[in-house]
Amino acid sequence: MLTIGKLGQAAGVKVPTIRYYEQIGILPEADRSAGNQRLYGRQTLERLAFVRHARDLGFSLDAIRDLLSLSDRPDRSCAAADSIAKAQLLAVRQRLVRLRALEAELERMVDHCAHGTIADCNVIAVLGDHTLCARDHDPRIEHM
Amino acid sequence: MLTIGKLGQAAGVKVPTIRYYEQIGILPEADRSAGNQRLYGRQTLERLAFVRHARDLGFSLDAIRDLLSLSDRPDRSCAAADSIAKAQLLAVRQRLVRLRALEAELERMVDHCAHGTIADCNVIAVLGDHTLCARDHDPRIEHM
DNA sequence: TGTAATCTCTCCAGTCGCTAGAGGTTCAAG
DNA sequence: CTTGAACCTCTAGCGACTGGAGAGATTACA
Repeated sequence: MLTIGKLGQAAGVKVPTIRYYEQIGILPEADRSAGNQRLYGRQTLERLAFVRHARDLGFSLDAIRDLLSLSDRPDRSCAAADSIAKAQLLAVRQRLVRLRALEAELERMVDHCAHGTIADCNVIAVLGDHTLCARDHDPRIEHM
Repeated sequence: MLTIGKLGQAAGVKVPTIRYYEQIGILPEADRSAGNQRLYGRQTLERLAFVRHARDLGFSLDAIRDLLSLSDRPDRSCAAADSIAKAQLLAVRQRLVRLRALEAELERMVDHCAHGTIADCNVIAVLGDHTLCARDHDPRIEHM
């Protein structure tokens, strides 16, 4: 049996995060030792590794919840899992398109900087006037 | 003079967001009408458009605060503005590298799906076992 | 002038996925 | 037996908004 610290180390997840996952129902309530400390078996380690990996691939915890409940039903069709993954791939691709546009615009801003004063600074000028932009990076906000 | 709604429309920013920007000091406290409603002039519209554009390019509000205070001092050197923009470009590039790796991995997951049952679903299998991954998408979490 | 529709006001709570801190308990090593 | 690390619960905070309640202001039209 693993304590929460060992589990965290084994799965590459911080201790408070594990407790958080339990709280929001991503992990089941853990067994407890005589002194009320959480104890985990191999199953939970596998589940946590799954969660970790899915998070690394950018899946939301909501999507992961769905994926987990699917993985508990091995006989069902995998169409649902497939479509969650496809949606994620689509989201990643959309972000890529957008980030590439940002990269181009920022590059242009920085490359045209003459290293003079603010008054003739291209960075400030472009920010102040969208029409100075080369291409139309779309006006949705990028969460960084 | 513009009401908050007109200002929002003109700058492409939602009304509560404008009030939020005032609250955290990105925008100055607005003048008020006799009936206590906010009124804005051209200057604030320009400032808000600047903020909006910088947000579109992924700058944090903290960075924008710095950029705004720089743009208020036209005689100073633009080195600081330049370095904020360069840092942003670097951040965007790092995210691009990471997102491209995610894209590749998700593509592989989805393409190998045989559309059978969960038991032999590649999506679920890969998520459950990182060693099935082709390349080493790095284990930092992507905030989407 | 009346009234109805639309805006605007303040304040508070919620989003996502954690992260950090306070203040206390349990456990393993020496 | 003592020290110190790891654990416990609970609460609040991050960024950048977003949404709702309930009340007041303004505008359009009859």
